[in-house]
Amino acid sequence: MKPTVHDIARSAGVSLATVDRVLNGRPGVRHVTRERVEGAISALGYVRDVAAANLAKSRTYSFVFILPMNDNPFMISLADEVRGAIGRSGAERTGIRVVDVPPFDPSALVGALEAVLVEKPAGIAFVAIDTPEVRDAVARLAGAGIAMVTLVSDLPDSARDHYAGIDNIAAGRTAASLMGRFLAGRSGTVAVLAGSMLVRDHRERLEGFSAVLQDTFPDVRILSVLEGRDDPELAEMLVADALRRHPEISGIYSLGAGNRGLIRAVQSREADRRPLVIAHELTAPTRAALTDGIIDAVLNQDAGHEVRSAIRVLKAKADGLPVITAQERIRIDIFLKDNLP
Amino acid sequence: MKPTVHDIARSAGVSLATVDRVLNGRPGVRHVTRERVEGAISALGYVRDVAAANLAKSRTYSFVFILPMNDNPFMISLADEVRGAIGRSGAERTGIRVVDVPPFDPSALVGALEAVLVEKPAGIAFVAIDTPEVRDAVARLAGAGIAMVTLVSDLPDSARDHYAGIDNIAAGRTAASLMGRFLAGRSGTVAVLAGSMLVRDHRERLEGFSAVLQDTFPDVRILSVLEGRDDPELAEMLVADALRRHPEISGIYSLGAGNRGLIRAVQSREADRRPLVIAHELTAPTRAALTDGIIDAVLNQDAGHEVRSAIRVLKAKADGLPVITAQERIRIDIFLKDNLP
DNA sequence: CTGTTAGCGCCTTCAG
DNA sequence: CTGAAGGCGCTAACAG
Repeated sequence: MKPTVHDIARSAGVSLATVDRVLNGRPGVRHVTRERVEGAISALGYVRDVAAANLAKSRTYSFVFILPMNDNPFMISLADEVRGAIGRSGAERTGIRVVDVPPFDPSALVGALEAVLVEKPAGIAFVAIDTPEVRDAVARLAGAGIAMVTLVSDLPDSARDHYAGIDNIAAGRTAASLMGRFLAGRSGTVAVLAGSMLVRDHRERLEGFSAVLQDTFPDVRILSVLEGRDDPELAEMLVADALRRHPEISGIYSLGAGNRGLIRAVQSREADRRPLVIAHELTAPTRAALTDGIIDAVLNQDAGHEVRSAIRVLKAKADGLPVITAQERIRIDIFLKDNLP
Repeated sequence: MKPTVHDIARSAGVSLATVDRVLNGRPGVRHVTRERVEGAISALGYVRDVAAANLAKSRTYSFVFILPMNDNPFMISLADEVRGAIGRSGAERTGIRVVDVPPFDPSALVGALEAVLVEKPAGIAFVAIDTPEVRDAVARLAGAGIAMVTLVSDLPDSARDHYAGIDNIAAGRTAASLMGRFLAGRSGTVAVLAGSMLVRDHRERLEGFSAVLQDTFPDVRILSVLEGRDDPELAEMLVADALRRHPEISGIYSLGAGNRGLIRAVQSREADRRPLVIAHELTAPTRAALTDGIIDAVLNQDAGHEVRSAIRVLKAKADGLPVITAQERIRIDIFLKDNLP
């Protein structure tokens, strides 16, 4: 039989309340008593029943998700997944609130973080923007004991507890490997379409992509990056223009959003003169394009997994519990038309 | 405030015990009373607190994992993951027992299932073998109300509740796509190394692989399948022999285990005459070979995910609860040397 | 500083 | 057929 608080109380010769105080690190226990209790705890191999504890506390984990009001399909699906989690709140003892912020706006993000700090939730998940102000705000929240998880885009060397997102450098490297191998033979020129070089994940993807092309496929040349601001219209213009001016383009790596525009631009060429295309995020348009052969491969991060993982980790961190790291690693999914889910 | 049993008892004008009887479909409630209670339940939108219920029942889910005593790295890692889950049993209210059976042996599997039936666990996870006897045994267990999940290899059209594994046809198709594209240009002959064509997952992979090669890469020829029985020694011999007799082989698809032998055979050729290699399961040997450029791509199923998923699903099925299907879909991971975890 | 007592939401005897 | 009372493992007042 698993030992309970009663067992350790009896074994240590104290009352339940004292055991509880020790277990939860609350003050008001003499040093010797505390040690006696701790002795009993480890002697009996006691592990607290989190479910029972939460029941007694009638605890519900209050979490806030700060999401950019970005209307691209990926961010929409991310928001959908958060809504799904809100729907499961009853069963999961969570109370989740969503705060929208304008995209790519560090001070708005800082403002949102500060505002959330006031209500002292148990945890916050947010899509980070990599600036010193944001880092400072994060430090303040950490000081207030709020668990924090960055979502999709990380904030390294900050006080956040965990990052729920993919390794973007590896993603870029993977894209380059696929590109290089798919081009096999066709020596080529490759165009890169990004959202903005101000965002960390886009920068990292480009970095990984360039590195592998240089090292492993030196015959492939990269054109200067097109910044489409994740805007389909702009992306379409930029890509169409590039294809016109560089007819030798044999591949395009789209490392941000705005893929609808890219797809239109590629589609408007004759079928046998279309470049190889590798894009990010499996959404309705990229899925269709993959099926139709307009896009050759899609790298994806599973928004559902990211959200569920963020919640699991926030819970664990809020309770000071360990996480199953392998379970929380967000994979770089590679989709060809053959392994679409 | 979420409604509790007290609320619905009061609202229906009955006692807690009666509410409980209705909730759990137990007998001893007059029809009218039952309807009154059910009315209150749906009127208040009551949802039962599973954690509290489990606490009251001091329930622990008893599960049995039936695993083949197969000494290949993948099966070993699967067993490791089950052991990991056993380690978390305390926190997860599970009691998991492992039963070993000889591999590829339908009657041994049936025997194990029958033996397990006696102890009436809440659920069973097992690596299926696709024969009528096994199907019959599964039907009997289902009759006894035991939840069942097939692991890694499925048993379609049977009474099992769920399959925790990848879509093997899609995996084969994906392998073919990668093979065809990586070969781009080099018209080629491809060898296939399987474990045994008696196992469903191997058959399905081959089926998907052949289909895509025929449809999309008609210039690529497939040699007759090498059956390595997942044995490294035999696999090495077969592959070495094939390479000797068919110097034109430009690619090898290894869809089973026994990759250590395959790797040795390939490695013993001069570097510039090595075929393209696509294999299954990321294990120590395949990982090393991927890093060294001996293997070009690895398709993988995440054993940890499969085990955790099986447990979540068994719990849900044992309680008659729904599952988050997206969360339980086991992905076909594609690893290149660039996105190794 | 320490102990007693009464729940959290649900289930399970045991009476009636 | 129905209800009252006690308990699962833990926490939270409130007394001492």
